[in-house]
Parts: sequence; C-alpha cells; structure tokens
Amino acid sequence: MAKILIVDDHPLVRTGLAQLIGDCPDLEVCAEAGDMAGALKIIATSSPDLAIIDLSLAGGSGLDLIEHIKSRDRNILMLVASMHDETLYAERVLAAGAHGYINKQEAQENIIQAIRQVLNGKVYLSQHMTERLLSGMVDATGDKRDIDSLSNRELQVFELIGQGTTTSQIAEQLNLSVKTIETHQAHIKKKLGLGSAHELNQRAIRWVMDHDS
Amino acid sequence: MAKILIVDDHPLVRTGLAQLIGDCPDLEVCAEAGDMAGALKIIATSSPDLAIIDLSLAGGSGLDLIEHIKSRDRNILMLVASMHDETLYAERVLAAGAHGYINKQEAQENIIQAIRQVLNGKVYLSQHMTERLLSGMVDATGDKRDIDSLSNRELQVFELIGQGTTTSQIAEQLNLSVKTIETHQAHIKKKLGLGSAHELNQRAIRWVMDHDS
DNA sequence: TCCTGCCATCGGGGTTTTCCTGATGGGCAT
DNA sequence: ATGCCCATCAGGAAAACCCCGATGGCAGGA
Repeated sequence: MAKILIVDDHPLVRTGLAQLIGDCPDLEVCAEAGDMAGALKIIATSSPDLAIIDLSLAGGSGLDLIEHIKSRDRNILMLVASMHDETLYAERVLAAGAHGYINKQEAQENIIQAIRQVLNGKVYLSQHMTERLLSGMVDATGDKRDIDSLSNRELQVFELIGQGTTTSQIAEQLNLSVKTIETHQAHIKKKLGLGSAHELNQRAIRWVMDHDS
Repeated sequence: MAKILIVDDHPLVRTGLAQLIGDCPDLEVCAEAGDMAGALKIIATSSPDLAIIDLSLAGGSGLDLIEHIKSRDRNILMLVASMHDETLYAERVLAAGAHGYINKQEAQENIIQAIRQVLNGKVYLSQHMTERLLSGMVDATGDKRDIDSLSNRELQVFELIGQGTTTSQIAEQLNLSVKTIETHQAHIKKKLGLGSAHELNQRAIRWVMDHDS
C-alpha cells in the first residue's frame, strides 16, 4: 500500500485527487498540504512514498519544494501535476529531482498510470514531451541541453530574440545575412530541443525576463 | 434539492466539486461537462438550477458559454469558478450574465456558501472584490487600463498568445478563421500600442506570467 | 598528419505567417 | 438613421520559417 502526499493549493483539486487515489486499492492518501510549509512539516513527521506536487503554490514555487524535499529525503518520489504547458516546465522539474510531470487536464486513468509508473521507479512524461526530450538528446554527448551549450554567436542571437528583435533586425544589427541568422536560430532550436520558431520565441523571452531584470 | 451542472475541463476539479456538493443534503450534481458543446447539450435535455462554469474551457471560453446559456434559458443561474485573478474577470463575467465569481483556491466552505448564495438569488463575490467594486476606485496600474480596453474576444486571444499558442492553433481552438484571429491581433496591437507580433508576444507572455500564476 | 567535429557564414526554393487594406453584418447609443 | 464598436472573413504582398544544402576556419584526437 503506497502512501501518497498531495500538495496543491486548490482544495478542489486535492479533493479530486484524493477521491481518485482512494478508489485504487493499492494506493492511499496519507496527507494533504496546501503550501510548502505544510508539506515540509508533514514530511518531517510522516514519510510518504510519493508526493504529488502542484507547480503553482502560494508561498514559494513548486520547484523550490522539490529541491527542498530532494535535499532532505532522497527516498520520496515526486510527481508534478500542473495545469501549465509542460514544454515550459518539464525539464526544470526533472532537473530539480522530480520523477514525472503530468498535466491536470489529462484523463483520470492517465493520472493513475503516472502515479503507478513513478512508484515503480520509472519517469513519467507525456508521449509528446518524451519524444521532444529524446530528439533533443540525440546529439548531446552527456551535456544537458541548456543555454550553456549555445555558442557565443548563438547566445547573442538568442538574447536578441528574447528582447523582441526581428530576424532581419538582428541581421542588420550584426551586419550579417538573414540566412545566417536563420541558421543560428535553427541550431539554437536543435540544442534546446525546440520544435518551432514560436517556441524559440517563448523560450528566449522567458529567459531574458528571468536573467535580465 | 437544487440540481447543479458542473462545467470544467479538468476532470480532477469536476471530481472535487462533485464530492463537495454531494456531501450537502440540499444539493445534487445532475451532470458534468468538459467543454462548451457538452454543456449546451446537457442543458438542452436536462434543466439544472445552477451551472458552475470554469472560465478556461477548451473549444471556446467560459464567457462564450455564459452568453449562450443566457440567450437560451434565462432561468439557469450561473456561478463562475476560476483560478484566474478575479479583478480581471469578475466584472466581465457579471456583465455577461453570471451571478457570481469564486476563486478555486477558496476554502470549500466558501464555495458551498457561494453556491447557496447564488441559488438564493443573490450575487456572490469575494469580500475583497466586493470592496473593490463598491469603493469604485479600482487602482488601475498603467498596463491594466490598456488591457481593460480590450473586448472579450480580444482578451481571450491575448491570453492564448501569452500561453504560447500559435495563431493557427488559436483559430483551430476557437473554431474561427485564421484571418479573424489576425484581425483580433491587429486590434490588440493597436490598442496596446504595439508594433509587431514579437512585441505582442512579449507583452502577452509578461502579462500571463504576472497574472496567471 | 589527416580526420572529425564544431563554428560561423551564406544560398535556393518552397511553405507558412505576418501585415495591410479592405468588407460584411450585428448591436447599441445618441 | 447614423455613427461606433464588435466579430467575422478575404486577397495579396512582404516577411519569416524550414529543409535542403555549401564554404572556410579552427581545434583536438587516431
């Protein structure tokens, strides 16, 4: 009987999850928490096998909580359940020590499947996300796909994209051909595991917001 | 015994709400729906007293659904349950014909209280929001005033852009022509004083990051 | 040394998106 | 009734995107 802790700041979602898990004979909800402090307190006393964690918590992000739990007790498995687009968070979540990422919009069977899969020591991601991560991993010789893997020129282009600069504007600003900028963009997309220019835009804008202001 | 319809695209939330309502002897869940089409179909056959509606539905926004229901059957009460910032939507939602707005983060007692209050013919808003509306002076930060000038449709498109949705994806999701979405984008850019799709992207992403999580 | 890999630069050509200029009809207010 | 905003859509040109390449330089290993 696996003991599960639910961490989510939406009471409704906690209830829904508890109901869903309670219907499985091999799973049991041992506790619920609505914020990071509550979750850590529970973990200190009880010892769940798995924690289901929402990313958007009041009083600290879910990523913080994952890192806290990771540094305190490496035996607790963690599955992130979020309503946000997984392509934005799945990587960070796994890097922080979680064992899976599932969208709350998923059907209930998939959520149960994700829980079981993580309890069995595997990593759970959606089909779409798995393919994306693996395809980006193909030519990465050990290094995680990260901003650090970008070359100087690529990083420069990446930052300009994040500042809202157009492809042609970048070309003009750097005295280069538009074609060259397009090539750089293609390389950046490959290194970061991005699928389209639109995703590249998103990623660059967010990165600049995090590291620039 | 009041009959309640739940409309939410998150199965977990539907389960949570159903559980919560089922515990009240005077309330009863008569049906659930995950999207707008399903909700309208149910309303055509059954006749609930109250519909609890999530704002972020797949295949059309909750605002659309409210207006559809309003134009079809004025006897159905509507309570909006959302996880988004109420200061942005409460007014629009009430204007569209709903009778209340509650945040999903609220404690379960408050949700039940909201349901009962709406069933009694009153309008439910949080204490905080009520004060804001009554005091009249909603301290509009600069960007909020601009955002307020957007029409419902434009705001919907703006949010989707901020979530990283492509123009064609938005068109598909809303069952509209790409041309229509382009026009909405042009209007948004004009109203917000933005020059290019890049800037629109940036602004929308920033806004979503500030107001959505 | 020669080979391999990465980097930075560019092109051709087809597909997709953006952007400008329209139009239509429905509401709503003066 | 006349304007104004809203929501919907089209045509066409310009830009960006994307899949194929290519060249030369430079660094590190077989």
